[in-house]
Amino acid sequence: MRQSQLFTKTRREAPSDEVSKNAQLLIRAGFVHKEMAGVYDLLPLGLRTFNKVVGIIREEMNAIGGQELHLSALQDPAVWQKTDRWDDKKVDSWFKTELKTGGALGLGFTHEEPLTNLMREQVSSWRDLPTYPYQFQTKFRNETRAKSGLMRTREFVMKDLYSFSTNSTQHVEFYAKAADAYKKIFERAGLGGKTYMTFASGGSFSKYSHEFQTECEAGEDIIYIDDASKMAVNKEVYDDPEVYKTTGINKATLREAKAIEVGNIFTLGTRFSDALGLTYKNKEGTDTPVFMGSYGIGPARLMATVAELLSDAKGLVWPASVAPFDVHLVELSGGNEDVKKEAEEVYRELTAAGVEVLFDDRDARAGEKFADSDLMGIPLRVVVSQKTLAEGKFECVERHGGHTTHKTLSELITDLPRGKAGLSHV
RNA sequence: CGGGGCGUCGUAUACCGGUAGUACGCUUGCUUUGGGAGCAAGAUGACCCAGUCCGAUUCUGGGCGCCCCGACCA
Repeated sequence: MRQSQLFTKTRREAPSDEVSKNAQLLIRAGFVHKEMAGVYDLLPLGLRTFNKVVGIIREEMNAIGGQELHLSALQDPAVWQKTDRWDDKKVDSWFKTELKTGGALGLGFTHEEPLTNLMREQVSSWRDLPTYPYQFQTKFRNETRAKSGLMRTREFVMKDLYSFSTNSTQHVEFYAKAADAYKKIFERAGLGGKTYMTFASGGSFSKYSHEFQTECEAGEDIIYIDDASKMAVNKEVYDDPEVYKTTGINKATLREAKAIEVGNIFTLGTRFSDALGLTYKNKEGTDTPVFMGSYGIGPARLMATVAELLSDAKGLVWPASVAPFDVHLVELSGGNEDVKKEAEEVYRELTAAGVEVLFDDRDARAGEKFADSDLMGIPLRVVVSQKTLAEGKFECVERHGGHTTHKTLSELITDLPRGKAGLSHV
């Protein structure tokens, strides 16, 4: 991609109404646009990073047997009435609308109901279980207060996987696998070192659930971290003695921290299968309710968490795994035709080698190009200038840490991670 | 939903009961070219509706919107 044709330009200052660091940086660098409170658009750069995050999650979900599908956002009230979640007094975050022909419709804030309902057509025997459908799908939540930039929005894409198992034993086995997959996702996205599997309240479904909480000052949650086991306890269950009996965590050694909930996994049990009549015939021929779980991650929140945590005074710092491009090729020709030609050649060669390159071919001064490059946070900057032309090697600067080397084109191509390494660097 | 704050070119800000200035960005030209250049010439703005007033961007009321704190977050 040529930066001269890039959809967005960077800006020096963030809008005054935007206080959170994640939104300030993402807006300044041209990754997102704010549509209204709690509603953000993904612009080309932001969409690239978003898609990288989605790609990581998809790989890990597929690896544990997930099957991707896509359900509608439009929700039939009848199904929700069966689980008693249609009433605004029971669920206050509904966006509701109506059909021209009459009749109410909801915009989904989650998908347990329609999916469980749909599974009745797919599941009839113990042989059909377990099964793990998931999707990346838009959720609508009528939050009374959107806040913290992209952290809490009214419309967002969620990866939601639902597990359908024969019984609690089979469920627990998968639940552990899902937890491992989640750990891998956050490691690959660069948040591994600061993300803790956290014991939390199970809400209305079960006694406990697990959240994946990334330690961060900008977080909304308070957790208590056990550094030895890399586990944590959410404040909401901190005073429950049973938590410590179950987990073996020593309450006395915990340290308090603010954190962002980047993922959660729930045991749902038979609450939805009971209400909606999702059963299977077991080996004895008896109708048995399906045992369920749900597993959520918001890719945009994950992206915002990375922006919040892995940035510095100059701007964003993306891990290679989620960066919008692998290389930021910066041409400092100052109008010199030889340098321009050389930069074009490098752009061609890198692209041909499968490297994703943002090529700053703009007629701008060095200072502006470097400042923009720092702001956007692409992991590796490759500079082509009269200096590098004379040397026969290109200047390569790592965005994280600023380590600088000089390499020939072939050395450069050989050494590039090409977005696949995904090493955690927190 | 309770409390507080705020709405001025694309962005950030200033001033004012007599129709608005600056910086960045944008357009044109010349110079400049390794860390957000210089000069010159331009274009672009008062959230909406009422009221008071000779006159409202400014004051009053209402609406809408945005931010922050709290509550909520299945």
